[in-house]
Amino acid sequence: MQSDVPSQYRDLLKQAIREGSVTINNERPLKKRKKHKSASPDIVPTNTASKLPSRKDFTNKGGKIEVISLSSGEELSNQEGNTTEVDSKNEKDKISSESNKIHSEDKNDDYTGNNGDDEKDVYDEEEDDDEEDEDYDSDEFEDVDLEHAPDLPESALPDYQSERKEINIPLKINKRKKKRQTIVSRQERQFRKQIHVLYLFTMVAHGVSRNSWCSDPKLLKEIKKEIPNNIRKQYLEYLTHRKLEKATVSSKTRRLLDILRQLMIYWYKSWTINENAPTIYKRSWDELDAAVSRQRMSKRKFIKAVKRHTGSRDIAAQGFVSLLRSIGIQARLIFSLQPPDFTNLSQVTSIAKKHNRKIVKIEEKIQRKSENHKNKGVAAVSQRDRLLNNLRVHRSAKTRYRSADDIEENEFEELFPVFWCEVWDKDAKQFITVDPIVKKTIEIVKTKSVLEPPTTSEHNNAYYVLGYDRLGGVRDITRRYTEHYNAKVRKKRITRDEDGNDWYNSLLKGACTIRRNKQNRIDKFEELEFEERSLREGMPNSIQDFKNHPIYVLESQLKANEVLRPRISCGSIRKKNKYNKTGELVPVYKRSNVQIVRSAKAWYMRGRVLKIGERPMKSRKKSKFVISKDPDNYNGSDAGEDEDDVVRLYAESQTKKFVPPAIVGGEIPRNAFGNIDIYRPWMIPEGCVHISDDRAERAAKIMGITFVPAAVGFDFDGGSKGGGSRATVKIQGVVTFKEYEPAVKLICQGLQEYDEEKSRRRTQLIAFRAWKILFKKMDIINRLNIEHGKVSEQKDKNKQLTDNLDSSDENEQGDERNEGDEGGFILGDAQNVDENMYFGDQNDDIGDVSDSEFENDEDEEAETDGENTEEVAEEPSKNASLEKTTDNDENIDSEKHVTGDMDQNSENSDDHVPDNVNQTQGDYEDFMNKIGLNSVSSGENVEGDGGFVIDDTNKLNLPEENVKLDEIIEERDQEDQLPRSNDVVDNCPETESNEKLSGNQEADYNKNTDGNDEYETFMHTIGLDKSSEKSEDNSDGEPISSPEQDDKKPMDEDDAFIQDLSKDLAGYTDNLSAYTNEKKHQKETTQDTEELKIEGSVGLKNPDLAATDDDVIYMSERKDVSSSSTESQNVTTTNPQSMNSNEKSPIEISSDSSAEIIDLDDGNSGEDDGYEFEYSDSM
DNA sequence: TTGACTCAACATCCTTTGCTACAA
DNA sequence: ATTGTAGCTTTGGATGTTGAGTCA
Repeated sequence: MQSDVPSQYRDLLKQAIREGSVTINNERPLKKRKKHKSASPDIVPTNTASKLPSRKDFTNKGGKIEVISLSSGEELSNQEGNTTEVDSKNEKDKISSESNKIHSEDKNDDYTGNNGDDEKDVYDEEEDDDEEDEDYDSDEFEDVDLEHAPDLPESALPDYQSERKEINIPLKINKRKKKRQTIVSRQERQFRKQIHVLYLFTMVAHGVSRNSWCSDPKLLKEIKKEIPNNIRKQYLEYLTHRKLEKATVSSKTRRLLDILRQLMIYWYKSWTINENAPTIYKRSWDELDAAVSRQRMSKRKFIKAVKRHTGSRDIAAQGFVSLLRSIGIQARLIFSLQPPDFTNLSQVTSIAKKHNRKIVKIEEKIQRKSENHKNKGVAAVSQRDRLLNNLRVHRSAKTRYRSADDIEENEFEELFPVFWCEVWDKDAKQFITVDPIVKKTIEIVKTKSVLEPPTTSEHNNAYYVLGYDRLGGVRDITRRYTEHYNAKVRKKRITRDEDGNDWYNSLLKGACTIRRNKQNRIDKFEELEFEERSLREGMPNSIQDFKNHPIYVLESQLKANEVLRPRISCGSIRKKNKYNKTGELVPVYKRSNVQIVRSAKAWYMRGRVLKIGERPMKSRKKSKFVISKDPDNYNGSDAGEDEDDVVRLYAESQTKKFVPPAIVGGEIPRNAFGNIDIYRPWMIPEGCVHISDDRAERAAKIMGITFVPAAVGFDFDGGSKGGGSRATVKIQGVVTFKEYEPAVKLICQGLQEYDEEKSRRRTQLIAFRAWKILFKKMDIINRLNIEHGKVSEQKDKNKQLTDNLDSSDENEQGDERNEGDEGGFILGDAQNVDENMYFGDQNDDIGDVSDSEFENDEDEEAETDGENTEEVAEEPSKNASLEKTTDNDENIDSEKHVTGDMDQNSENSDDHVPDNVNQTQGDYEDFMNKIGLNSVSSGENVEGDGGFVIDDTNKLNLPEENVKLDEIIEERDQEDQLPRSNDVVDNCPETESNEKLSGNQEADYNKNTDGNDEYETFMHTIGLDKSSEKSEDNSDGEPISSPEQDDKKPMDEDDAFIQDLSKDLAGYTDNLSAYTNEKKHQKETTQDTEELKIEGSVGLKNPDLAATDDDVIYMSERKDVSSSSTESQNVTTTNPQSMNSNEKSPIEISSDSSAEIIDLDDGNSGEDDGYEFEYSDSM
């Protein structure tokens, strides 16, 4: 809303700027100048002239340095070997690769070798040079160690310029740039987080199972038996004491503590701790890489161990819980999860770091003594060693479990428990902590627990402490065992962000037993305790701990969009300043006083506007991009640090909810872009409704009602990012008057159904086409076999073919192994293969040919005869192939070519000449029978798969036919080979349907250019037809009124749809009927397209004709053939023109089956030619 | 030893309504 | 002639987080 008034002027300004007030452009060349400057070497100070060429060389040659070897002064002496090596390679012109290699090493490994360093430094500096101003340049060039300049006289320069041999440019190693890659990659971070989470998950589960083991009744019984009598006695006394009314709480507690102490002593004295047994501890990231032999602990083993009082510390602690539970004390098993630290992003483990620090220090001392002036080189080398050392350290750490000895000896790390125990003191309403094994303590935690390991501890952190109670409740009790939960621990937990928190909570909830999902009284006490602890934690001790602290905040750590209001400090902290020991006092504020501020625009995006008269709480500079982009700003864009360069920020309290303007005169308010901003629901004007359906706009247009597209947000499609990356508005649905809502929704629904149907049909048709092609191919194969016999060489290929066309083989052999695939194209196939074939790759031969075929057919029909040949010419490959077919009498060859263009599969298919002609023919027949002879309810199959599946049901339908198949084939072969193809044609209801169509319904069919027709006709063609059934039987079930309508059934659907709509929307029927009329009209005017050429070839009866020029005609003009076999011969004799003239005859139309397929193509390519556009046009 | 500080190297957030040429 | 759309460009800048190193 910033732009309330100026928005109108903005365009004017833009225009003005565009048209010629060039001043702005002139005034803002800053960026360009920079680039220009960097490109031109002239500006560089003469001082560095010697260096400049080298840079140019670098940049120009893209790192292919031919003559330069870079090394610092020290390394000149240190690494002569390297340079000489480089030299020798120079001569072989391999230097470029070498240098590349160095770079890659430099990047990939953490190799900090000197060469790499130096080179990188050079590059970095150059980049800096390019980007930075001259000031910075000079800074950078100060890094060049000019002390060494004399060592390398300027004579080096001419050498270089003549492109000879070697230049050594001494550079001081820039210390700053030596540290790099200390943080792991993003991928590794994610990995670590995932592992962390996974660890938590498994550890929680581990706790659950151990907790349940601890409660095992048998175990408890056994343990109970062994408890010394004196303790029993004492415990009984305690129980009786508890019941005394006069007994004070403290006395009860004291007695309980006493018993616990006795039990603890008894336990740890009776327990033999196996120090080598595996225990849980926090692993470093390197340790996790190692494969660890699985340690299995079964319940039985566990119970055994507890009974024997031998095992690891962890089991001892768990056993203690059992002990307590055995005598009826409410004891919790406490488990401090030890997942690896996901906030640790360093590449080197801390152990290794420590280790190496020592080594490095020692080494450095030694080195310093020996060679003073080579400190840097040594440092670099030692760093390399450091890595190696790390590896060594890791490896040793990986190989076995850590034992207590390890920790104590190697790490000097104090042991802290991972498992311990808590007892609920019913009287004092508090938990008593008992660690019977490691610390051997009993405590009631007040401020700091003895069990909390120090933050420096490498292998034990109390970041997730869970309590598992008797009843299977799992509670996070970390707070009790961490002194600085808010300040330190919080940041180490996965719960530090919201997602993680949700996840963690659901994890714990899932770990709880159902009965413990609800809070009980103890939980409430505990909760109170934790709240109190949180308050008592107080302010952090150090500045850094204030970061992201949930309660306190320092002003210096406020984020950019945060502001303190009211500014009342709640205390202060003394910085530990290195400069003056006392340090300064810094005021501390409560985080609750922090308010988030946003710009007015940002508030508007959240559905809020500024209250009148509010003054900004904060302001921030506009980013340069915004400044330069904003035409309003052109005046002060350069130097002006006016208020215009500043974004004023306001707190939420300064804003109020946006109230949409009232509707005046039936007009819904629009913004400057003709939309309405609906960023929040309350931004919808009174009396209006936001229909967020994507089709709402279409629907509203159809209805002709008043509506405004709703802008609900913005997309920042990356593309060219930068400042204001291209933000495009997100339009979602429309805003219209409330009374239209049901109507619009209804139409939306209708449109959706229509769309779905359309896409479904499209999918089906794709599949059908694939099938059709398949049939044609098979037909061709068959015909070739019949006409020309088998070609034995191509047996194998044929086999491949038959494999590819799996249905044939499988069917004949009765193989039903591939149940799922049997019958061929399922949806996926159809889409993958066939879509490519028909709509996809132009590179694809198949696609080309088939596309062209369809197109040609269409075009031929629609256009004049002469174009026929032209179109053939358009398709070079096909043209060639066709010519070949015409030229060659060798049909096999020609067919090869043709089909070779068509398809890979078809290559196989074409080449085939089977030994097993019978088999193939059998397959073929079988297949055709199944498809053509069966009145498979295609619709059902098709709906599911987008293609029909020849499934078991089919077979079940035709067992006898299958049995007789061979016989049939033989018979047919004997009778006549040709009729087989006729049979196929005959079997296809195509002819029937054609006839019918040619009779009554041709006109109707002409109207229909939709996929529907194609669909129907194709069904006819294949014989799977719904439509054929319908056309024959429609009188039966179809409620459709007139036979005409029956025939143009697809149209009926449309009509029905529209009529439905119009019923519901009485007010808008006019529009709809107008639409329907228009559509019908269009359909009448549209011409049907033709059929597959391949089909034409299939239809050929006369083998002699197949190879002649006429074949071409057939190939391109198949309808006549298909319409009637006799006519086909005539057609072959006629010339193309006559044929084309025929095309407009009813007969042509009758051959729609193919035409529909072409139509389909049409429908697909211009898929949108359907409703929406027509609607929109009509509107 | 600790914490404040700086630096480097990323990561992440904020941004919040195009233009032109060409094809259909 | 109008309308729809592909392709363009070339890479933002401030802020936040982390680890290493230094210093007192």
